[in-house]
Amino acid sequence: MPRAATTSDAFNAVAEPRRRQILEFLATQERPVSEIVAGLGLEQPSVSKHLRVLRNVGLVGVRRHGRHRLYQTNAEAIRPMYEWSKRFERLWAHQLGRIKERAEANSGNPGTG
Amino acid sequence: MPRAATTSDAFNAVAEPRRRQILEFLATQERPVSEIVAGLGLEQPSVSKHLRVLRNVGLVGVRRHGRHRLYQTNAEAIRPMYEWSKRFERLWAHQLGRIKERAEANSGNPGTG
DNA sequence: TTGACATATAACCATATGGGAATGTAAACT
DNA sequence: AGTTTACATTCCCATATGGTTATATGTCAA
Repeated sequence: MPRAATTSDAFNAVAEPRRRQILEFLATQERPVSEIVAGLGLEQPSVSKHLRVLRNVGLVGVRRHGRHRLYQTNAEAIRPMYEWSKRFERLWAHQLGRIKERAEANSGNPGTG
Repeated sequence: MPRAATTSDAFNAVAEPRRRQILEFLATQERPVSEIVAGLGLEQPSVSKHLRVLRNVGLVGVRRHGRHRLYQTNAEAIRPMYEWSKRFERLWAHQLGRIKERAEANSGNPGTG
């Protein structure tokens, strides 16, 4: 069974590097698809598909303007990721170094079983 | 072409719900695989595979203890996600409502092209 | 209407995933 | 050495990607 549909989960949607780029690109300004295509150097259908995914999980909003569709990031939808990762915040100060040292110590011999 | 390998990107590794569960489970305490299996109700091979992915991207560390392998979340590796999502923080206060209203207004007629 | 423009969908394909069953392997115990 | 314990890895498979190309849909201009 593959991973749960990217269409239904913000974490999953954001896992795609291009989608993160798109979200950044649309963060502070709404833009038509053509600008995303030009700005990020992607194919138009590809951008449309990514936008569809982002729209499905509410990460972007759309608005029509003549022949254009203006997309913009919906920052609010990113918040759950922020909250989730924030839960670990207090730990990385404490753990800093410990695990890293281990990783280095083990890097040559993680063994197999 | 499918998504970039989950093995090389923390965002991608975390996209899997079980892996997030595992990270939460191992956040404050190191534990052997068997406890993860019991605690989360997953199959052992499945857990081992998830742990492998998490280890590859540095999201967990391992330590041997007799026959056991003690895993623990490396919170530091979650930090990039935190930082990334944090960049949108100032926006969600401002945008709150705007996009949401649009989404509702458009919900019935996003049109097709 | 016809035509151009902007974007969305569909169709096709190579590939990465995660689950489950079976099996391999290191460490501890006797 | 042989057995058990605790994991890791392999194999097989159904399925979800994402890219690319072709095509459909919707909107504006004449």
